Amino acid sequence: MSKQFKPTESELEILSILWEKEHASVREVHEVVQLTKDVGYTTTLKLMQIMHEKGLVSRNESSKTHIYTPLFEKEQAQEQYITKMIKTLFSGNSSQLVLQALGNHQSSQEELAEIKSLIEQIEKRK
Amino acid sequence: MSKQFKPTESELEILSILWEKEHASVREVHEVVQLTKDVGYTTTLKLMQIMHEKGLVSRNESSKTHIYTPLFEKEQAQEQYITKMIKTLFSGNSSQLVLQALGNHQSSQEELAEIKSLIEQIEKRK
DNA sequence: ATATTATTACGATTAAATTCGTATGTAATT
DNA sequence: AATTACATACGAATTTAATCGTAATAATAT
Repeated sequence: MSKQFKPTESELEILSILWEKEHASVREVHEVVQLTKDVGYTTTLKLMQIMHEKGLVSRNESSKTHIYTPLFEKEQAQEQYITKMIKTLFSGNSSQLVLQALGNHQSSQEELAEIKSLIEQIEKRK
Repeated sequence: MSKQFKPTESELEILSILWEKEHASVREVHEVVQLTKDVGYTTTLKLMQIMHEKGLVSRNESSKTHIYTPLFEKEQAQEQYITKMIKTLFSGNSSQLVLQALGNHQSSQEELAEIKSLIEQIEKRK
């Protein structure tokens, strides 16, 4: 199993921005952060420095403006959080999570078809 | 929209125990907490007292041993966390969450059938 | 009645996370 | 060359969360 990582709330927010952009400077991240939170630039800077110390991100220091890159796959975070959520909020029942996500959140025709096809594949395998 | 609530990690753990049991004393909750964490009884007590102050739970004080009851529906918490997860970890794409949950977590034949039937219902509605 | 046990109340401490100010350096502009 | 703008480093303060010890009180057992 791959190493666990447990970013804090703020760290996860920054990571999600980095996943989106692949890599980014503090300034770029901060601009996105500011859309939802009212914090100073040095706060974002400090957080990203701490994330670097913790090994959550790498950074390229070749130019004055450092460029940060996430060191964990988004997929790993997704899996970790899904697992935890199923456990603590769905009493271990993953299909309940699926039903609720499908019921309350829009998906396109194509996406629905894709999900159906995955289900049929799983059913065949049994 | 119903009021947001943002329990901490430990509070969510306690809430999930209360949802399971409907209502419970500190002792009962603590016994479950102890299965996974090694903390003292008064820690659990204090947490539940704080949750009471915050309005996360109500308590019946008619007997010496107080009985705590969650004041938020499990469903509300589920929905809130799903929404947040889709946003921060799945770039707003709910079907990705569904695919991943289905792919990595077991479901029974019946559950799969139920999911398929929900999808077909949604498709018909379009 | 006394001792033991279980419970709450609550202050205090510790730990973790977040925030920010200031210093310093480098690049760009005037 | 001087000024302005922008970047990092870093210590420190603040805030929030978690933990626990001790005292007080009530119930139960001896």
